[in-house]
Amino acid sequence: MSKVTIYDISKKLNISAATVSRALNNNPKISLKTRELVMKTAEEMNYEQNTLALALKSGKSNTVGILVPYMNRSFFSSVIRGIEEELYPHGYHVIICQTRDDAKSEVQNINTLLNAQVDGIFMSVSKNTKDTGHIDRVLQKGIPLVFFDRKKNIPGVSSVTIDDFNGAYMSVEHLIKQGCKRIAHFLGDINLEIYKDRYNGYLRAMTDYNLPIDKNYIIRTNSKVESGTAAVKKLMQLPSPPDAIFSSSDFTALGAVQELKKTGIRVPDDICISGFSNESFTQYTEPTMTTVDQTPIKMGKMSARVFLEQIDEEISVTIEKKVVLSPQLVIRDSSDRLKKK
Amino acid sequence: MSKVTIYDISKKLNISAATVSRALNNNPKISLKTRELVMKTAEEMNYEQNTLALALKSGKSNTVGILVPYMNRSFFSSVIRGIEEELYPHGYHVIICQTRDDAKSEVQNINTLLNAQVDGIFMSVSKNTKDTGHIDRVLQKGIPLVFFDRKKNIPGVSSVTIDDFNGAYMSVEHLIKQGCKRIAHFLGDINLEIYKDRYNGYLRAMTDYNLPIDKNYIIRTNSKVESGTAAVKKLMQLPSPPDAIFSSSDFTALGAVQELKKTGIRVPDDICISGFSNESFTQYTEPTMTTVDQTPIKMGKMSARVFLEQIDEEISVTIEKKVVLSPQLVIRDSSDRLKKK
DNA sequence: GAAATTTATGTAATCGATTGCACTAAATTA
DNA sequence: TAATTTAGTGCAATCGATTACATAAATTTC
Repeated sequence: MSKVTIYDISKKLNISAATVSRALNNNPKISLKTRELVMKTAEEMNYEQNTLALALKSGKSNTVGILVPYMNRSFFSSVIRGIEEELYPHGYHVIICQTRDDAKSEVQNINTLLNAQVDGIFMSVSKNTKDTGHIDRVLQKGIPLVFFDRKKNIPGVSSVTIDDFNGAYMSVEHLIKQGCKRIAHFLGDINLEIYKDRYNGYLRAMTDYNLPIDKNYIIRTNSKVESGTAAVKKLMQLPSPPDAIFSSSDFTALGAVQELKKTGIRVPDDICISGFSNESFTQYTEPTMTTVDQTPIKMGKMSARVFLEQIDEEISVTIEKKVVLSPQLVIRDSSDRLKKK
Repeated sequence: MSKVTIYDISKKLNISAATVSRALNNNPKISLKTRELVMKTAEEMNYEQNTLALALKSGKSNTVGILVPYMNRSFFSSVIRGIEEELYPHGYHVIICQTRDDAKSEVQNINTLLNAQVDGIFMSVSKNTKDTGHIDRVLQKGIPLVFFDRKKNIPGVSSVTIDDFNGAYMSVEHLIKQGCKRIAHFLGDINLEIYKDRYNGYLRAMTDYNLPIDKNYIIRTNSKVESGTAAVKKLMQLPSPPDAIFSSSDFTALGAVQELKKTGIRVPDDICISGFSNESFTQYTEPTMTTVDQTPIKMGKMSARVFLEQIDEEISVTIEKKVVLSPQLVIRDSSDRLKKK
């Protein structure tokens, strides 16, 4: 039950602990005979390296922290999986924290991670994060930080995102090709770049296709289902309601669909709807929902790689990498008029 | 950037590091004057305790591991939240691992956690876990282990579960009260107790209400959507198809509903359906789905408390606590015939 | 006022692994 | 053969905090 240490091995073999340590680490200075003997004995005695001691000595905890708004969103949980998969072979494990989109909780969680002496932090900032004091503290300590999806523009900090502008553009273009002309947009929190970009993609697609942009068609939402319900109610009261909605979130898109069905408006026949994120429920809804896949696993893997490259640079050159992945439009029934016919 | 240690403080104040340590830990042996001085200086110098050193010295990492099949299921993510909330004030942080219901991955993850020297492990075993060698290793090391939801019966190991039998019973009883008589059951993997219990609850309710049990109505499923689709196809080919399905999983229930809708069979008018777990998508489906809530947050909090009690017992008495929580039936449209009329 | 307590602090070992430096013995070179 | 190199190993410090034990100073007791 009590732990076997290198001292136990050294005593048993009548050699020094230093030799044992070196043998276990395949130090070439140690003779093959000794090395093999040590290895064998360690095996026999069920020796396991004490990671805490190693961590203290090396100053590396071999742990990274991941900060997400909600870990039970398929997007975020997939990113996490990507990070884990990429980092696992390098001996890292992962502490996951949820902010529940609350700036205070974000600060608190960053403190927890710093306190746990993580070797790096991956984060997707929460919606209402304005102050960046906690982020500055991370940087001051020289701890590698990688933003994914939701980033802040901070010099020297790398990020992995998708091309939200293009994702939005493709989505709106698709709606236009379905014959839609009065396309509304559910705008997310513009404190976050991703929503600004999606908004801009929407605007560009509209102007590129010479469609008028009606201010009344642009509704602020907060990526909750109810918010989509409320938004669509507003839209439907307009003298000329839209014939499509490009939502910046799957959740609000869902709320819209639910409300429309309740009032007897048919999707996609009367109005086309598309969401964003490819949440897993989008394939279960009635109708199934068109959305934009953000390639989360790839995003996670890329983030991990950026991190690994960063710690490889012995000299802490503040290299700043901005990786932008391409999103994938996933066309489903909620917008697919052509297939239906 | 370089860390401030107690030695830095001791040098600055010309006192020993021991005194600094004691002062910071509010040791009453230290005079008030010194204590306050140390506190103030530590504050000024931005001292932060090195948790790795503390961990090495104390042998406690203040980290616990949580092992779940899928962290993006609302049930599991809520349990995790419950555990975190309860443990956070005690200074613990949490490492979350996913097994993706794979026994091999479970073993690997347990190794990772042991290697990270966690102070305790919370786990919900994966479906196909037969061998318990990895669990035994945890126990041999004297690391507190708490099963939640999906447990193995191992002497000396505590668990927090819900009364699955009763949850099933309530569900089936509810279906019977809707006027259903030919009630089918989607059986989960009977390697897991929870599914056995749900099955038994189903059987008991049927016999209590003098309803015949038709073997053809009991279908093995694997809690995937497609599995539900396949199962309901089988059922509908029977000479006398069922008028209700009690599914041991929300996912299979969803698959059933989707397939039924496709073939024009109305839910709940022609057939009532109920699931299990209160996954968040169940409130979004069409119709909304009746299910059983497993009070996951409470389950997480209870698990955490069991763990805390366990480590409080200085003497490692192998106290074994079996906490069983009461599930809640959530009645929604997929089974609610009476409301509809 | 000497002895016995109490209070406050310091010394040094400890947790387990790593590693620069020193050292011995063997091997190579001149 | 003497001098030099090289291979293999040990010594001891280090990472940062804790704590049993020792000790010095202050206080109380009789």
